[in-house]
Amino acid sequence: MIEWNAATIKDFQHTLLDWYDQEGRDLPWRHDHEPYHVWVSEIMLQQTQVQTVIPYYERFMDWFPTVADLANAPEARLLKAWEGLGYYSRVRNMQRCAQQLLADYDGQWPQTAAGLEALVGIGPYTAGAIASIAFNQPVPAVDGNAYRVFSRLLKIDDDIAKPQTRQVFEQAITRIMPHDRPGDFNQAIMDLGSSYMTARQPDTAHSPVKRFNQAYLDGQELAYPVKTKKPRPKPVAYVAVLAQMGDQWLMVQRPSTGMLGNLWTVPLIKVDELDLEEDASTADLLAAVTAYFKREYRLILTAKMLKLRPVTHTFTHQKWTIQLIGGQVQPADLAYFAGKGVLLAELDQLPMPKVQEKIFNRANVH
DNA sequence: GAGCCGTGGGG
DNA sequence: TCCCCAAGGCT
Repeated sequence: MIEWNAATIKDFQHTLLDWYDQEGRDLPWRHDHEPYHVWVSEIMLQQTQVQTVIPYYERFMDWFPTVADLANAPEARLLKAWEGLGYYSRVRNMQRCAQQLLADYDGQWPQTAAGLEALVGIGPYTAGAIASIAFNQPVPAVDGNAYRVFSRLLKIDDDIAKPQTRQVFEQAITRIMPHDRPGDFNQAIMDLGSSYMTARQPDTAHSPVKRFNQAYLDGQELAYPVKTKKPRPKPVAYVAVLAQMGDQWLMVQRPSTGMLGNLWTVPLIKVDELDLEEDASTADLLAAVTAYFKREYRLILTAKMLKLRPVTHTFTHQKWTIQLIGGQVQPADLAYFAGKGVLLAELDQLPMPKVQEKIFNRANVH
């Protein structure tokens, strides 16, 4: 068994940081330690891979170079910058945080993890990352990489799906991390976790820290980390109504709470909410959709079933199957309609989720 | 504490 | 097709 005494810890720190100095990745947000840059990158990287984030980060810095630019941006522009990244509340919380910084903090970032965690959208991981990288505070940044790396090194078998496990890792990492280069240490762990110490196919034989990896030395690497699995996505049936009013498409904005908050789609109706009988026919479905339009929007819809394969889209815990309906509405007063008519050429100005892109593609709307 | 909240990639 | 994973936070 590896004994993590003071000498081992020093050895590990130097081995890891020497490797990081040689092999650490050159990423756009590592060009300086500006808290704004660190913050934006960390929020984007939540549950999202580096290669996905890079182009989004570059464009975001182009559009919103400072905290003030972000605080004052129109929300549609903000969501457009985030379109396709997912977890859209992240960017709305970022704007709230930016406004909070300007209003209540005189534009000055708190420099401690506890102070940062008080801000909207910044949890324990992101607070640790910003505090260590931007402000040189010796605090851990416990993300999926840190869980994986240290569970293997130290053979910690607490379930990382449980919130209470975080403190076990925070204590262990706090004891091991150096006080002179905490930000580099935390980032080195992330680079390690995404290269040699991946979840599925680790290459520990070539890892710079393999001699510190107790799970590897015991041939039990793939048993770590211990994590209970999540339930499968629940199937949900929808109809999407591709309705034209003259040369405009009817688009609705989703509510600010819940899935895909404030993004735009064609009217999406949960089939459950149409109160259909079990043996309902296609005609029954179309009649129910027409009634829905009249009731909810005060619009007269002429609907027809589109002979297209349903669109399927899987979210973290819902799997949508979406039957497509085409139709036209009579030119009308849209006062009761929770959306607007949009010309085809203007559609790309609305922030839309991926599922909407799939719907338009299936219906050949371009 | 458990459920909610997106998307892309790999096996 | 399905499952799991990827720099989590909020309620």
